[in-house]
Amino acid sequence: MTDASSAVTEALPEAGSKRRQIRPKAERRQQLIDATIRCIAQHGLSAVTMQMVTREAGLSVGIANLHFESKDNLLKETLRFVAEEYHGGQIDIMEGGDIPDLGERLDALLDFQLGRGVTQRQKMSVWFAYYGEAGARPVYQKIVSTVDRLAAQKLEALFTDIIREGDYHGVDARELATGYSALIDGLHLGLLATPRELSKRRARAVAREFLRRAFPQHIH
Amino acid sequence: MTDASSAVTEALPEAGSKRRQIRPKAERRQQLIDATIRCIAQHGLSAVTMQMVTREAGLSVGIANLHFESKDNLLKETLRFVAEEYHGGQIDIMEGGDIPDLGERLDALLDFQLGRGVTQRQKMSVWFAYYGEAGARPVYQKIVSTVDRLAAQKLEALFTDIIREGDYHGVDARELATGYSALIDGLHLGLLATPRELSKRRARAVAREFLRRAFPQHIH
DNA sequence: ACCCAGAATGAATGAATGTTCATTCTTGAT
DNA sequence: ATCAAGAATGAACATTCATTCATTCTGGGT
Repeated sequence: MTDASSAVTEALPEAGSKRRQIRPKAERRQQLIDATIRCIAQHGLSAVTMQMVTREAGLSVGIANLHFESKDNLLKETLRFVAEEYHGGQIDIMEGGDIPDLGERLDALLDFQLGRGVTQRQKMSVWFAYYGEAGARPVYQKIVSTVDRLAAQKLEALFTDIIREGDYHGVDARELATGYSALIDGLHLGLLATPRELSKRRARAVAREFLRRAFPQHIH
Repeated sequence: MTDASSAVTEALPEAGSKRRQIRPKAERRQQLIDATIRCIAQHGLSAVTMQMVTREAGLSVGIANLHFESKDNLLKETLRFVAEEYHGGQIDIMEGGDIPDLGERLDALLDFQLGRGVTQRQKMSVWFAYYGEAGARPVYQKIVSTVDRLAAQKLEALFTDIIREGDYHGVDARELATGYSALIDGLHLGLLATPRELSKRRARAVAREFLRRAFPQHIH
C-alpha cells in the first residue's frame, strides 16, 4: 500500500500497436484496477461495464475474468486499492519519522488530504461511489472500516501528542479526531458534488481554521 | 417540499388484496418514489431495477413508465424529492419564526440533521448513492447544488445573526457555515459507512462541540 | 344502469452485459 | 530451432433488464 506513484497512468491511445503482449499477472492486475478507477470517475460506478474497463486498459474482455474472477471481485479489489492507498498515505505522514515538528506534520497531513490534482479527484470519485453502495453492501463496509479504524487511531494518537505538547485543556483527542475526519470527508464531498461552490483553496482554509481553533499554538 | 410526513410509508404486505385500484397520478408518483428510496437504501443504487421498485410499491411494471417516462427520470425525481425534503427541513428551521432564541434554533437544526430513526438513515443512503454518481452526472450535480446553495445561504445568515448577537470576534460566518455543513455531511458518511465506529450519540456530541467552540455563549 | 376516459396490467421484445472457453500467440528454457 | 506453459483473445451464450403496448379494469359522471 501507500504506493502513490503506481496508479492512474497509461490509458494511452496505443494507436497502431496491435501486437499482443504478455506481462506478469501483478502488472495486469494493476493495469485493470487503474482503468477501473478512471472508468468509475468518468462514468460513475453504476455505468461501469467490463467491456468499458478492458477497452480503457487496452486489453480484451476475457482478461478481466482471467486475473480477477469476476466483475464483483474487480470492483472490490479496486476499492481496496484506493482505500489502502489513501489511508496508507495518511498513516505514513502521521507516523512521520521524517517530520519531527508536530505542527508541520499536521500541515503535511492537510496537504495530502486536500492537495493534488486530477488524480486525487479521480480517487475521490471512486471513494464516494463506493460509500454510496456501502449501506447495502457489507463487503464494502468491511474494507472501508478496517482501513479506517487504523487511520483513526493514528490521528487520535497524533492529536494526543499535540494536546500534551501544547498543554491544551478541555479538549478530547478522540472527539476532535472524529470531527476532523468527518470535516475532511465532508469537504471532499463538497469538492466533488458542488465544485462551483467550494474551491480547493477555500476547503483548505476551512480545514486549517478547524485545526487552528483547536491547536492555536501549532497552527498559525 | 419540506413535507416530512409524506415519505417512506406503506410497503405493507398487502397480502390478499389483488383488486386493482385506481388512484390519482400524484399519489402514484409519490408511492413509486417512496418505494425507490427503500430499494436504494436496501440494495444500493446500482442494483435497483424497475421490477424491484414496482414490486416494492405493490404495483405492476408498466406503471413506472406511465407516471415517469423512464427509469432515469424516476431516479432523478427521487433525488429531487430527497434533496428538497432534507434541505427544505433545514431551511424551515433556520428561518424559524417559531424559535426566537438563536441558540435553541441551532439546537433544533442539529437535532433535525442528526436525529430521527430508520427513515432518516434510508434518506441518507439515497443521498450518498447519488453523490457517488454526481461526479459523472451533471444532472445530479445541478439538482443538488441548486438546493444546496439556498441552504448554505440561510445557514450563513443564521451564523451572521449569532455572531452579531454574541459579539464574537475573529469569526467568518461564511467560512464557518462551510465548515459546519461539511462536518455534518462527513458525520452522515461515518454513520452510514462505519456505524460500528461512530454512534449517533457521538456524532451529535462532535457537531455540538464544533458549534460550542465557535459560539460558546449560545451552546452550553 | 350505463358508459367511457384513462389508470393499471404483464407478457413480449430487443438491447446490453457478464462470463465462458476453444483457439492463438508469446516467451523463456532447453 | 524447438517446445511447452500459460497469457491473451474475442465470438458465442445465457441472462437480466428497461421499455412497449394490446388488453383489462375501475369509478365518476350522466
